Amino acid sequence: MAEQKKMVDEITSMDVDFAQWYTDIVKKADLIDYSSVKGCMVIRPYGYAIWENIQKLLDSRFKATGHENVYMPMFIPESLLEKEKDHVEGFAPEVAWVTHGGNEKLAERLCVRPTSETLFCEHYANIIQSHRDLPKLYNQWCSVVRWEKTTRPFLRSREFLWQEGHTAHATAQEAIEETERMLNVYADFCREELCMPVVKGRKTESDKFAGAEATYAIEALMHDGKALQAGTSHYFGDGFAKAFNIMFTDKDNKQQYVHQTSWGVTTRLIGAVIMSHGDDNGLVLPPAVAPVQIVILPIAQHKPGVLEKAQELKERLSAAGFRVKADCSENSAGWKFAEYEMKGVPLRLEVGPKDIENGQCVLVRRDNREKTFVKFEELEKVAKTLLDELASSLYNKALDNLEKRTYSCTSTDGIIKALADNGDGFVKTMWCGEEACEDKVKELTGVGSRCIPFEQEQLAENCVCCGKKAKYTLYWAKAY
RNA sequence: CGGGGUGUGGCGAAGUUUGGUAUCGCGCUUGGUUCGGGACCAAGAGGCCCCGGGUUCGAAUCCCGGCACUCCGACCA
Repeated sequence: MAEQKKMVDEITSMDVDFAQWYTDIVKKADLIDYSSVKGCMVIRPYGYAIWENIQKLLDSRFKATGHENVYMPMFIPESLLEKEKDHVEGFAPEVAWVTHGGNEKLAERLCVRPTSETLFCEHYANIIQSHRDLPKLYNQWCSVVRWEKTTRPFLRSREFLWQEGHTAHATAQEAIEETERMLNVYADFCREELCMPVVKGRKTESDKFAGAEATYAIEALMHDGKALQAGTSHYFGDGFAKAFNIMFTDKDNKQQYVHQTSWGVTTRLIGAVIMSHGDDNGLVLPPAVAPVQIVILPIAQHKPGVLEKAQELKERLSAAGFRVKADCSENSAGWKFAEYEMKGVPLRLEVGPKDIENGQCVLVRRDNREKTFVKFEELEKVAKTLLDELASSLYNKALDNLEKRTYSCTSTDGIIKALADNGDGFVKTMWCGEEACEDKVKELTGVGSRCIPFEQEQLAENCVCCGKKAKYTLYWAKAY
């Protein structure tokens, strides 16, 4: 690996202050700007382009699994929100209310959607009559509002962009399969496109979605050893169906309640990418979602033929399907190097007079700064190879971080010691299933339960906390 | 929601203790020389000192109230 010398002194080093490093990156890579409302951010073109790529890739996975996009209203009447008791209790503390239209006070106040279960339920009750109407596999891309107390760009904002899938099925079995299917879609997307390994599992009772029978989640581990929930998928059983009276006539002419699911990912994924792959020089973007995959930098661009060559290479790479940009501005070469490293562009192409003489150019990988001299005729092929190698290298590095920072413990003292010796990370232990132990471990060690992983292991006989017979393997971590 | 820190041209800061003409670096504009790791010279432009009250002959500076950002906790995608 080429020497990783720090060229940009405007970014706080990760090791000095991880939180500040994160904030520096979102600002200096031009991802966001702050607005005058707390917790509401301007997503700038470069940041939004990442989201558009995420949308495109996920949307095609949703379509491939039979889902259709719809759009629901952004306002929910209070009476509608209140129909499902657990649901309203879960969300009430963080909803924003509209009380006036113009100067008139509204007869009933309207909540700005924090999530759209109730709207989908109301609609499903209207349009589902027969088993022939099922399943309903809907998704919507929109923003939602949750009046958070503590906010951070991408990780926790008061308004955020997301997608929410809402499905209705004839049987519990089908709905459970859907819940699992979509969790897997998320996990595959994270692995294959974001180069980010995740732990799949079920949330504990205390941590599950308001109104759900079961909540599943994918948990990723950031570079500082903190966990980030990257996506969730909920199984509702027929609880919402009963609250909203969503019924269909089955083949035997009997009235049945539907079984439902919902699932979502948010712009938080951008935060996850930053904290999984970024380094002290800035962002490092996985090629699949990078707005610019290859940036072409002409060297000594006033010399005859250089700009023309840069333009020619740009056209060739575009034609080959790469997202490519040529920066022919008057900024110095060194400035451009630093700029595009800050922005996480996966590959940099340098082309100067000496290269042109030799019929070649230079490709430099963002993650390790490795240089490859490439004959012009082999450019497309080598660029493809290097992007693929970079992607798998990002994944392997993130996986290595996750594995190195996953500690198996059998006592709360063991947890404290593991974290103190090795730094934050996932802790896996056995657990009796009682909420009291969840709370106590959090109080004693500082880590909270993340999920009951699908891959259960027999690490010990007894609960890490109370010592009673254990039921589950459980992942714990400090979390965002 | 509790505790700390911050708010001064686009960005980063000095000035605030002890009230008295608004400072510096970077960036920006124009012209020229440069360009393989954040180039250089010259000439310019750019400020409700976060907002609202108050004290004062006079407030970036003192007092009261608010807002935002940020960090550390508690709660949550």
